[in-house]
Parts: sequence; structure tokens; C-alpha cells
Amino acid sequence: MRRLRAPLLGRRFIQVRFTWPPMARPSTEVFSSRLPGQSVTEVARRGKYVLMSLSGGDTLLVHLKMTGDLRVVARDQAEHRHDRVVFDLDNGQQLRFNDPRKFGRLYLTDSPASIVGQLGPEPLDEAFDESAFIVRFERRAGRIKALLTDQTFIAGVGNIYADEALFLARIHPLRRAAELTQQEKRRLYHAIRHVLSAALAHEGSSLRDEAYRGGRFQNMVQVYGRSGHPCRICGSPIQRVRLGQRSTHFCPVCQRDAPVGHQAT
DNA sequence: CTAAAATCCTGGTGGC
DNA sequence: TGCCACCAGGATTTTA
Repeated sequence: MRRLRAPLLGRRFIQVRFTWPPMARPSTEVFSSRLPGQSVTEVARRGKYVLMSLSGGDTLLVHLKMTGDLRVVARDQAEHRHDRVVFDLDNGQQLRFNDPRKFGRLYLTDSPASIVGQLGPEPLDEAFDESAFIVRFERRAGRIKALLTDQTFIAGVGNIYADEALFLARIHPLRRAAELTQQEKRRLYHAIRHVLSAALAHEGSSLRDEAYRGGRFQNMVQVYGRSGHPCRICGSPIQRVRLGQRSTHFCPVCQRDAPVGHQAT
């Protein structure tokens, strides 16, 4: 984000080319016809989206998903194998979107609220305090893990961060959200903020990749991807269950408040 | 309405 | 060594 703002602010788009057209929303035609000539007036982040406000009233939104990467490079720099979208800028540079798995999505719209309007609050926003968090539990059902990754409940928490936050808060991921005590909700609030700010402090490096490759972040991951390995607190083997098609990792001792009849699907 | 499953994709991994 | 089945996940779409 910070890496993008400086090179993009004020730049005008000349043209755009999609090597993987399905990434364009609503269509490559909309990009080709409306983007050229517009310049970048603002670069921001909302949830897992990067938003670029444009001079013509449109907004360019990019969701990187798991493997997406945006960068600004000189036009003559060799293209990468998985570059899916290439934007020509007015200063000889290019904005390139690289995404091996093709999961990323790019939107061009005059109504960004139609894309990000339903997102929950930003966990690190100053206005988002304990009580603002606790209020959001009203009328919410289901497992706390599933609720944490629901972007309409709170923005920007994915599978890894949800597991890590629940471990920090010592809450079993299969607990019913409605059954959490006030104290547990408070612990969870601080755990989420802690995990996200730690991740942001290491901007640019993906927690997931680092966890797998053994980078600095490996020491910060407490439970994710560590099933069978000893809990860093108590030594018990980390467990893994499936919850809504996703892996969920937790320490059965530190997060022992298991619900009744709690086996995941 | 809720909840769960299927879907999209490819790189990496483990088994043989 | 090579082959292949399988796994990972964010969000949307489909099904129950």
C-alpha cells in the first residue's frame, strides 16, 4: 500500500491489457473504454481491497486474494510469468498485477460502495473500540471462527489471522459466538488488533508464505499450519479441524472451552 | 432466512 | 526420476 501510493499518485493511465480477462469486473471493455485518461487522486485500503480513486469519478479496486501482488515498475522491465494485468502509466512506468492462482479481481466502478459498502469496521481504526466490537455480536449466530472471517462482521481478518487471534484470546474456534462472555470478547478484540498490527508491521511479506518458508514470521505463527507440533505455551499437539471448507488450527488445552457436541463437519 | 457445499486456480507436496 | 492425486484459500454462487 505504502509502496504504491507514492509512485501512483497523480499518474494518468494510458491503457490497460488483461492477459487473463476473467479478472476484470464488470468487463475488460469497461476498463478499456473508461480507464485511459483518468489519473490517480488517492490510494487507500479497505478490508482486503486496494482502492484507487480516479480523476474521472471512477474507482479502481483490486482484491489480491491469497497470491496477488501489485507493483509499479519501469516499462522495459521483463514481464513476469504470472502477470495478469498490465497498466501503462503516463511516465513510462507500468502498474502490474501478478497472481499465479488467478484468484484476484479488479473492479472499475463509479460506485465503490457497491463493492466495499457491506464491509465491517476496520479493526485498527481508532473509532473501533472495545464496545464497538462487542456491539457487533448482537444477533450473530454460528461459530466464532466463522464469524471472524465474515468480512461483514469485521474487515480484513482471514483464515490465518482468525486462528492466531483465537489462540491469543484463548478461545476455542468452534465456540458459538453468542456464548462468549464479555471478558472473552474483550480478549478477542485485543487479540485481533495485536495480530493485525503485527502483520502490518511486516508489510509486504505474506504471513502465510513466511510461515511455510520459515521466514521471520514463522516465530510469530502460534497455531496456523502447525498441526501436530507442540503448542508454544503448553506443549500439547496443535489440532486441526475443518470448518466451512477451511483449516482451523488450535491448541486443545490453551483453548479448551470446547462446546458441547463440537465436532466440525 | 441460515448453513453448508461447490466453485474458481495453480504451485507445492507426498506417495509410489 | 517421474507421475499423479490432493491440498491450500477469499469470496461468490449454488444447493439443501
